[in-house]
Amino acid sequence: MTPTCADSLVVLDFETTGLSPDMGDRAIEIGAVRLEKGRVVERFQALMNPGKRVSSFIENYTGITNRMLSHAAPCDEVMEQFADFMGDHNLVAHNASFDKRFLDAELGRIYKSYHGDFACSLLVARRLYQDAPSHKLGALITYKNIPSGGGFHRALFDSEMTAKLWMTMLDDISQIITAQDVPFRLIQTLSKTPKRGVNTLLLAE
DNA sequence: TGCCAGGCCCTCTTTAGGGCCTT
Repeated sequence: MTPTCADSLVVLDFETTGLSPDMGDRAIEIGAVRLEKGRVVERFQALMNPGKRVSSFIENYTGITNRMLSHAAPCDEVMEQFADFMGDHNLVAHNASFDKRFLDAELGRIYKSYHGDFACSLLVARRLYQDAPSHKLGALITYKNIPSGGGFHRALFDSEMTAKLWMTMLDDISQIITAQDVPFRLIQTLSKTPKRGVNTLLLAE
């Protein structure tokens, strides 16, 4: 049986025009999957027109071109739809501080917010897989021998891969704490625990 | 044309600096 975490959560990923919404960067694609009892039960993917041209670097990095975005719905419209998809579920992202900044910024533009908790797969992975050569999403997928097919830097693909990594980490944690269910609050505590205290925390569960 | 940020975490640290990670 697949280990579970707090019944249902949403794993999301943004592609953006750059690194900082405070510097005027906008989201150009949102991808997300909803996990329920360890299975993907719903998917969301949409390009969104940021109202500005994206750089050639971003076109090359993501494969999302200005031509593609010219046919896309505006950010506000897409984020309205995504807010309905997301609801009040707990959220997961790889390097969540990045996605949280864009989520807050784009939701703020349509006067919305969310009420779930955010967890970061990068912070959890740094503690669980301290010997991994890198904690980039693609490197962790390779490190854990998770089949991918290789299509990184598109939002839905990256959110699917993050979800697979998340389930793998839950599996590994459940082996350590010998429990079928891994509480979301345990994951959040784990992601804030100093690395050398991780074993103590898990063995105490 | 080229650049921009911010949170986390380690160490040659804590009155700081720099690498990792995200696009």
